[in-house]
Amino acid sequence: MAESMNGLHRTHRCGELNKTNVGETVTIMGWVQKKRDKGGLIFVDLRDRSGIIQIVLDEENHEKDLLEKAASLKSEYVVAIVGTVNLRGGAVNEKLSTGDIEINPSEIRILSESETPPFPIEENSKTKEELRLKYRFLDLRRPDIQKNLILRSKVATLTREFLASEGFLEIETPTLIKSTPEGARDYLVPSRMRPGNFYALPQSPQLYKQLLMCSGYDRYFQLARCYRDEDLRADRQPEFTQIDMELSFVDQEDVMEVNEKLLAKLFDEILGIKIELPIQRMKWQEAMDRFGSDKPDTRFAMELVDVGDLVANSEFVVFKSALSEGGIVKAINAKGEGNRGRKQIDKLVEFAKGNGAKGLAYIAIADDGTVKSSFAKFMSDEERDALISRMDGKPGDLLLFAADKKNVVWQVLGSLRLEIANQQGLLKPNEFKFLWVTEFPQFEYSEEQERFVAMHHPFTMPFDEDVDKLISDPGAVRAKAYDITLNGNEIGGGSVRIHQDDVQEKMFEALGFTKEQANDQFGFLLEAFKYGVPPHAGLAYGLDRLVMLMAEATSIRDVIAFPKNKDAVDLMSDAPGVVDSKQLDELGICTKETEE
RNA sequence: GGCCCAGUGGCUCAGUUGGUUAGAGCGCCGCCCUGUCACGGCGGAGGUCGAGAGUUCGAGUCUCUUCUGGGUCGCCA
Repeated sequence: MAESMNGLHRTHRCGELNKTNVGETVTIMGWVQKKRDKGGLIFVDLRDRSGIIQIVLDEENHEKDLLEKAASLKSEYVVAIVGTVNLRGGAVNEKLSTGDIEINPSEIRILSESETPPFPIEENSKTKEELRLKYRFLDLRRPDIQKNLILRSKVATLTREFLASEGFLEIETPTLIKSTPEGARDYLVPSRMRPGNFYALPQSPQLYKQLLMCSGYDRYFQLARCYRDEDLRADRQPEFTQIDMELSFVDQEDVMEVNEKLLAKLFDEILGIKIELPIQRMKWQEAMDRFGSDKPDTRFAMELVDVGDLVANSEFVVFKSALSEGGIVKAINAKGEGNRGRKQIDKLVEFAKGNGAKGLAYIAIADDGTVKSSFAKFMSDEERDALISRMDGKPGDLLLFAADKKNVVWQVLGSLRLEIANQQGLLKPNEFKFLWVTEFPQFEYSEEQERFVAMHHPFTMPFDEDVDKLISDPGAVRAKAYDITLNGNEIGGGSVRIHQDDVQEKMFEALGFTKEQANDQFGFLLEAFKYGVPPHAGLAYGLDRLVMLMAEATSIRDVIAFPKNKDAVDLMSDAPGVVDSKQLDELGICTKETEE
């Protein structure tokens, strides 16, 4: 029994009305948030994406038919209201932006009825995410998700405006491209025209944007959808959006400068937050040494301190053997945690083990100065006091020591400092600390592949003075790569690219590519490099992650309209799903059952 | 692939050492109510505790398996 909206035109959104509209006749349309039926007096809250406004009817001023119609309204009915805006006769609602006005309706049309929704449509939902994702179309009605998507839209719009004003061209690149096995797993798309052949969905527009530089489009950007077939996290989705850009005739400084201006504009105009420029910079090595992470959260200290020299001669085998095997011993001082009981410390030890530690040594200093240590019997008081002094240990402090290969120590203490800071409430989402991390290593050694692999990608320019070490000492080569981090999250990364074919050839050689392999995968780029390449550099942001942080959301899913769950399944549409055997035949594809 | 957490009416949760008809708030349904806005009052319906197996005289509660969801390590150039 839905009614037509014929003849009606919406004049305002609910939340757009205010005192200046008093006396006007308006037409509003939206969803019934709540009805409060007092008998002879009925209130209806009408909601759209702008907010909520109250409709009021009573027996003195309204026909019986209209009252009955209002009384029949239920949650989530879609209605059109024609009425006049009045100042509230009764109490003003301070919590509502429209709390001092209300609508006196002359007409109510029920445009659509609704079943009772499976969960309440309200802010700060406590509903399990599983259900919210299954009914995403209802979840998206909630004001906090709407606020996030509106914020996201503003970020996209402002980014376009800003980059256009800086001379960037928005150019789209293909999403059916050639698969390249380097890096993340590709999502593959079978070709019907060439059975047995596959496209890949892009992990990023990397090669295409470099080709655009070769072609003279000297400042390019794109809001590019990207795909990676890897396991998910709270801040990782299989498809995500990059703000991708590339610039010609520039070096690292130019890229950083324009991006600092972009970030400053976004945070100022959207959040009203002034970012102090220039943004702080830190070399990768320093970030690892001090924070155990290449994306340090600098909202708090608790830095890693090397104590290897103090324990080199101790009797504690754990420390000694780690050092003798080329490892390191480092510690953090968890201020104010020294009174933790054994169980509470054990929890931290378990946490450390979960991050790859074999164990975690500690010195706990109680408020009264009593010192407890897990390795007291292996160490003289002098050695212990030297450690406390190095760590600036005061009563009430807990010193945590990790000894292992440096990668393990970084991971263990880096994650431990975040865990403790989180427990102490130091990770304030409304405090924004940016940091550039620079001078990444060009390569990292892959245990799995038993070779060096590119830390960034194979087109990243090495430091000029390191080029001759590409083959002889790849582990020592630094790359002109840079990440922009925010509160311990990598929100973007980029690099100066190689534009000389001899350097590029050396790079492939260092990565163990034969000429044939390089040509097979990247031939079109190498070919392009023969015809005049401008020096170029670029950067790409994870838009979802950036918006997540701006929105102070804890999951990337809260800023994506239709996200997938952690197994890359869309709980609403149930994708991915099996397809018709006819479709597979056409593509020349057989699937095989995998046995358990 | 590993580890951790959760799964009890539509929603969010409680359920003591395993012990008779499994509770609450919200929502829903009915009646009443002229200034509510977390409206109020009275009444009502609704679950066999994710699934399976086991231990036991007896399992929401213990054990195992499994499914679903979340977090995380590996992975993510």
